Amino acid sequence: MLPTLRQLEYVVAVAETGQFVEAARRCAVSQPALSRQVREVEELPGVRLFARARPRVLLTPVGAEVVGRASGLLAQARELVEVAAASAGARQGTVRLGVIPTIAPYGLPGLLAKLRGLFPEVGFAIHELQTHVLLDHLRAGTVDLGLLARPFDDHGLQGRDLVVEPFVLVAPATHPLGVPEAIRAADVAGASLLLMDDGHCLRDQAIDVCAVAGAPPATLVSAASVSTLVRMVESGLGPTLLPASALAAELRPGQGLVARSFLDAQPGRTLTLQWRTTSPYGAWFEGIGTVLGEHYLDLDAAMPEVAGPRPRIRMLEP
Amino acid sequence: MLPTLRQLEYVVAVAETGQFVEAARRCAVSQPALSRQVREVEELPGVRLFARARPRVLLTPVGAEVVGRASGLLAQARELVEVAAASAGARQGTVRLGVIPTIAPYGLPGLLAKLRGLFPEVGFAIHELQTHVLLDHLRAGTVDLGLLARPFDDHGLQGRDLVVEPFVLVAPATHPLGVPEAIRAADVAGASLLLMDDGHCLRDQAIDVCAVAGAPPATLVSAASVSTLVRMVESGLGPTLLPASALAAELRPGQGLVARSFLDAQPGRTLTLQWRTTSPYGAWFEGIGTVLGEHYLDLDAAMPEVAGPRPRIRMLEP
DNA sequence: GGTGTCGATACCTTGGAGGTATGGGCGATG
DNA sequence: CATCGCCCATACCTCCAAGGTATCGACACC
Repeated sequence: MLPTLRQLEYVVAVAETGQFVEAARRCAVSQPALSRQVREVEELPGVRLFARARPRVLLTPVGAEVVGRASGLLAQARELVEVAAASAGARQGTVRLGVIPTIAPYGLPGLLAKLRGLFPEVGFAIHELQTHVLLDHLRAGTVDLGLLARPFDDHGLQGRDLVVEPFVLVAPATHPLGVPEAIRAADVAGASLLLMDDGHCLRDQAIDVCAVAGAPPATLVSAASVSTLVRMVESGLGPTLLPASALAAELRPGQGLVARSFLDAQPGRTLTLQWRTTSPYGAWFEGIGTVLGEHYLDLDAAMPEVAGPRPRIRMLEP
Repeated sequence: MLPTLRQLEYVVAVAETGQFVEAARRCAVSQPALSRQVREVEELPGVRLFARARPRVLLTPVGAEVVGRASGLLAQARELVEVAAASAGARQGTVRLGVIPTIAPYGLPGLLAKLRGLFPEVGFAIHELQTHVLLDHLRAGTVDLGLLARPFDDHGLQGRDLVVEPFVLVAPATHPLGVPEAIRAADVAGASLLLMDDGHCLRDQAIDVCAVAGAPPATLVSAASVSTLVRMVESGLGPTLLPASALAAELRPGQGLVARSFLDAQPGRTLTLQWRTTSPYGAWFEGIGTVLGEHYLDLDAAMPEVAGPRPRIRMLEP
């Protein structure tokens, strides 16, 4: 179906030397062997490539066309092995992975172990950055790969949406919203939720959930990390929304906290892995996305019990 | 030294399916056979292309790079055989060959026979055109290949200089220059040579020969073809310069003509084969140039006796 | 814990690529 | 004009490497 690269080498050699014997010498094979391979290349499409014009052979028009393409192919093939050999053995570079702070503490630890196992020759550097900073670094090329939550401005980037993780309401047991009763998104409208500091996308997402029902939450205090946020809830300052992947790490028994999932269309956020459209490692990053997606299945399985329907971290198909 | 195209197919199939078994099915080989070939591609440069991550295999960074290049190679290879197969059997197009009038009657007949023998599947259309018209057609693409004499403006063209053919003085036996005596270029300076019509490069070349010695020839009559020119010389109107390749056809015994070569640095003209730099058939045209050069060796051998040193049509190396 | 799937390994088989010997055609040479 | 020599094609043989079958080990899912 396809000619061999070696056969193409023979054809090019004949074209360049104008002789079968000389070409055979150059290719370090016997002349009959070369003749036979050349003939096969001619027979495959049923075309004469060479005009046997003593005392030399000349190219036919198709021959010229084929030889031109063939030498291009050979050059690219040689480049391929060269590029591959260049990155043999040695460290195959370091990938700078940017992660937003509301994902990093929960998504990363297990993931990095998996990645190191799969790609031992690659280094991974982690940068914890807020969404807009992460996007700047991604576009500037100081970060290669970004793990963040939608929505964001994705021009110049491409990637793969991994999972939708639902939000879970976390409230002090003493809080009105803490009473064990079914809740809906509308129930948190106007509630005085504790929020992340300005600049964290989780803050905007929480506000969004409330805004859906009309009223943005009025709040006075804010936290710089999810962990702090939970401590504040623990202190009875008010309820908050947590992404499901944070529950296992942040909820401990005997904290006086109630976690409750939503009954209706569960609010949630989409986590996505992004890279520059121009990145040469797109195909590889796709694979990392797959690993990440599976990693979130593990996180889903490790999720603690909450009141209401069990929140599901839902995989998205590529 | 180089991977097989088939091996690259296997690698690409594994990358696309993410499975060895599925890839083997797609390639219509057994799974162990495919595994082995993939391993060889990995061993050649000493690189891991795939991370065996159950339940699928993932690309490594080098793997992604290699697979990208490999699929490009495969696409080009398929295109190569497709292009070749498309021009199989059927007529492989027609080459429009432009020739200047002072070459055509002498250079062409034998050449066409040779070309038809070498390239039976190609048609040759001949266009007899003066240099400047020929150049216009060449650049416009209405002529593919031009056979002409230097000098000319060759921008946008490339080609191969074939031969230098000397000029020979042809004079009536009764003419002063017809006396059997050694002549030099200086002897024709100021001579009243018969010339071709304006527009024929042979006219300019003859004038050049005279101008070298200082004085352009003063002449009153001119001819539209070399044949007419010789008839005029025969009528005693004066001498002229002929290119050596025309002698065999134009000089017959008993015409009362004397042909005489030059003693010193023989004046002559360089014949060249030209085509557009953008032509995809450059490599083929080179071959046609070779055939043409050899054809001129035949013409040289067929040259009749002339007074003075035997004029030599001299081959130029490519 | 049984079962199924996937990739790796071991061993055998065979087709095709390569080598040697030889033939035919053309050009060069004396 | 006969001979030689060069170049490409053909014929036949050899052998390696690509492919197939059988099997194993690992992991996932019942």
